[in-house]
Amino acid sequence: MTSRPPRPRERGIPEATVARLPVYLRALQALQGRGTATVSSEGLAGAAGVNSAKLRKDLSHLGSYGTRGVGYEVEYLIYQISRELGLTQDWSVAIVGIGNLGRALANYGGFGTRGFRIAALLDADPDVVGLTVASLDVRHIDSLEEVVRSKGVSIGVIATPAGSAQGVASRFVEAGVTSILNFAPVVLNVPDGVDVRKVDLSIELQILAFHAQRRADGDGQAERMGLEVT
Amino acid sequence: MTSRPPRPRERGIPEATVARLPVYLRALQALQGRGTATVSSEGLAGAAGVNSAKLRKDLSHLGSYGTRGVGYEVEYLIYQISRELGLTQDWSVAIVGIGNLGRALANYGGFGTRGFRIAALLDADPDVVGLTVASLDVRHIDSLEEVVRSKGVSIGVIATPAGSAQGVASRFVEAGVTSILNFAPVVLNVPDGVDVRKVDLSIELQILAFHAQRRADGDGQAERMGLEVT
DNA sequence: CGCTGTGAAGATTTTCACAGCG
DNA sequence: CGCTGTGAAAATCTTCACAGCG
Repeated sequence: MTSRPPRPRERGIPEATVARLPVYLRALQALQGRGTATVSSEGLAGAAGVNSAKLRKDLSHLGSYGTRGVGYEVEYLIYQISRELGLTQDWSVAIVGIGNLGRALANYGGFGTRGFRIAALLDADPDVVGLTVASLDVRHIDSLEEVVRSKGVSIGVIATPAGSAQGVASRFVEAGVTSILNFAPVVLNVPDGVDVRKVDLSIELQILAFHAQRRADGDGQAERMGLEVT
Repeated sequence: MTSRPPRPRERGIPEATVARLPVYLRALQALQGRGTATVSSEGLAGAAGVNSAKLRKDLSHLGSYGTRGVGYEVEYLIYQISRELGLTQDWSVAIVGIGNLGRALANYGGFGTRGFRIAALLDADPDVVGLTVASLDVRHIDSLEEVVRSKGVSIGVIATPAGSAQGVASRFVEAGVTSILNFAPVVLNVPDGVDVRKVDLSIELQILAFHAQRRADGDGQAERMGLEVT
């Protein structure tokens, strides 16, 4: 290896940037679908709902993939972001808890256009086990370990009631799964090295309520001072 | 200003703190359910999955509700956080898009124990309109404006396919709704003063994939340098 | 000349560490 | 003495503003 290898980056993309890359990716895919070949930071930022300085700074962490005076080549940037996010390989996902939410997740076809494959659906309810959902047989939760092993599951999705979530999480971890997406309204306890992300409806509603209340409080009274109603 | 009025706070709770208050609230409710009357910052922080310094700093923005040498009175703190979040009043919620996800949301009983009331379910599909979901009749999307007015809807939840989301959002805004929770994978365009929060499955998966890839990359190779596998 | 990439400034968030109240 | 509340330091994130490449 004499010449400069593609050296994509010197490891260390800020977390805030990582959280936005999927948004950029989706915006780029929309642009591509509309036949756009090239886009400026301004244009892409608009489509992604951020300002252009932030977009440029974010992309600068991946490398220098734009052309001055022109902008970014849509297809190339899609590839670079996908690669950075790890979407050029396939991740095997298991969903536990096949209620309405689990079904919604299972049927949610385009997981950001490729990168994820739903490998198994699991549930504890005998009435649900055996059903076919999204072309997959729902298996009993008891086979979790076996399924993780045989399907090479690397991401576990928990869509169970709150009471069962910690147990399922522990079994995932025990079975070697180190990425967990939790929809149950509980704080999961997992060892270091396991990555848990949480999606929680009622938290989001409560945050909305907070801002709504603040808007209502200050309405008309507070705009004379520079009160922000973000 | 001679006497000190109860003066709960001088407006201006950091956004990061607001986002954590619902988590504390839930942890407190769990503690209360278990009969705990008092908890230290350490104890509550553990239950909420944050460190105690952060917890104390967060609570300090609400006021001085702890007792030195003792901790926090669970019930009192629940009340204070609820009030701050605006959960002492009821917020009327309308859900648009009654697919699996919409149903899951509609049936999601305890919205953080009170504070939110699902006032209406709306859908565009004639086969879905008229169904009863979670004891509510699904109404046609055409009645959105009428429903917002008559039910006093202040929070709109969008659980439609991506293609319909912007249209629904615009109608919500037009009808006077200023808080929107969006589950559709698109960036919504709304005027200033409207608060949109987004919940997006595939973004969460992609963030997990990023970290999983990083862990895989560096496995065993990178731990000699201080590589973080957070 | 237009637009990217980026130092530097500014803002926000987290963590530290301890004074001081109960 | 234990634990809260908080200034101050450190870390992270955002925005500015412009040098300089294509």
